[in-house]
Amino acid sequence: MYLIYIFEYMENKRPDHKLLYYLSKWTKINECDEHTILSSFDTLTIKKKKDILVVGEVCNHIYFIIKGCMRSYYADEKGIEHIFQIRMDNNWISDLESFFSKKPSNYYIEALEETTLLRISYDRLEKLYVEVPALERYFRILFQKAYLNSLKRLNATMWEPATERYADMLKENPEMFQRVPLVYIASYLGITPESLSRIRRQK
Amino acid sequence: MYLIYIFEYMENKRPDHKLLYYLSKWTKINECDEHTILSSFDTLTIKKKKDILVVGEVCNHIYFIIKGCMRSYYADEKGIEHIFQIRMDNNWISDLESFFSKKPSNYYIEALEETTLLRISYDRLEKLYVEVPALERYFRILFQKAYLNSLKRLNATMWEPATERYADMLKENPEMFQRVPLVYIASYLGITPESLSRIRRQK
DNA sequence: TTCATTTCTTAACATAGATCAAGTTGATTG
DNA sequence: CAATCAACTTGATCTATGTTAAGAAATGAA
Repeated sequence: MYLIYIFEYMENKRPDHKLLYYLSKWTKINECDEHTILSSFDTLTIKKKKDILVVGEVCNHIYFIIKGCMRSYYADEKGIEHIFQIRMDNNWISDLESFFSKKPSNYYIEALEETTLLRISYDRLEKLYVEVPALERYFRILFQKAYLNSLKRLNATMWEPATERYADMLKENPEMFQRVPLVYIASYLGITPESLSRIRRQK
Repeated sequence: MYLIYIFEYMENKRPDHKLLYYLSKWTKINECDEHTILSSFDTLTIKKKKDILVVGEVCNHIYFIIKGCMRSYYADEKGIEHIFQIRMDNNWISDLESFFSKKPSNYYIEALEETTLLRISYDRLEKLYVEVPALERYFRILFQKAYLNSLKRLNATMWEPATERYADMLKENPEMFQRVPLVYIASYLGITPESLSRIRRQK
């Protein structure tokens, strides 16, 4: 059964099925639920440099990136942009704070490449949790993992020098360096582009 | 119904009921489930400076602090301790990475005061998720919030000076300064005790 | 009540990384 | 094809925080 997803995923024939494939990794979902889930999502494609969320808007959706690259960021008082996340194929992106609180967001979410996404609204997701409890399990595990990742990144930012954080990222996320400008990667690492440039020279 | 919890919570007559009170804030649980949940937890009390987890052990439980104060930390190559979390009354503590992966932990979890805890094992929790789906919802929301908090702390660590992080913490967590030595608070803020001391003098 | 230990502070010096300012390279557009 | 703009690099200087070392204050134990 799941083999079909993998196959279609490889063939890229039904891009929306990638989501089911990823769900199936952590939770069991029957065929009936699959249809319920898929029908709750919309597909959209967004051009490079266009936003799916701007400051002041409530973030009403969470997005699953089928193919492409997105960043979320905010601008401080001086207008300097600070990047929160960079996400590529088969990852989720949203402003969860705004999404769950329904308050206006402090963030922008922008495409760094032409990107195809699945999206689901807050209300539709709440309904889905009730209709398909396995989905609540999936998101429990998703947030659990996201939390642990965030703690790891926090620890590295506090206690490891930027050179190491850079080296780790290069090792764990080499593709990002092919697809994302270094300015953004620097911000994601918590340093200035100048510092990143110097770190790269030394290697 | 929930009023009873609040009452008992205030009266401190049945400390284990605090957990139900906190569960009830985010999810609906019927009376039958309440018994199932409570009977899945053990109560334990641990003396100041004693560990409930040491490096190399698998963290088999997650703990809910009824009353007291715990810290989780690791020691780097130089033997310097870095604090991951400080948690007080009515919060959870564990090494989730070890807990979910069942691999040996890199952390210590130690009592900073005499502390009373509820604990549940991995296997028991997995069973509970099936028996009481509302609990899966509770933990989904718990991890969601923990993730957002962690992101906030990450952002502050990257882009705010230590003085601000200190001021924020003093405002949001004044009680911690009464109960936790400054060495630990410094580490939690990502700075040395010397720096914290300097920051405090300037105010 | 005294001694030992832990916690906290202070000062002098060192350093990673920021800031400012200027350039180079490469990509995009009219 | 030139012109503009975005991405990246480099150097000089500055600053927040770390490091080392010492001592004071507070706490706990004998």
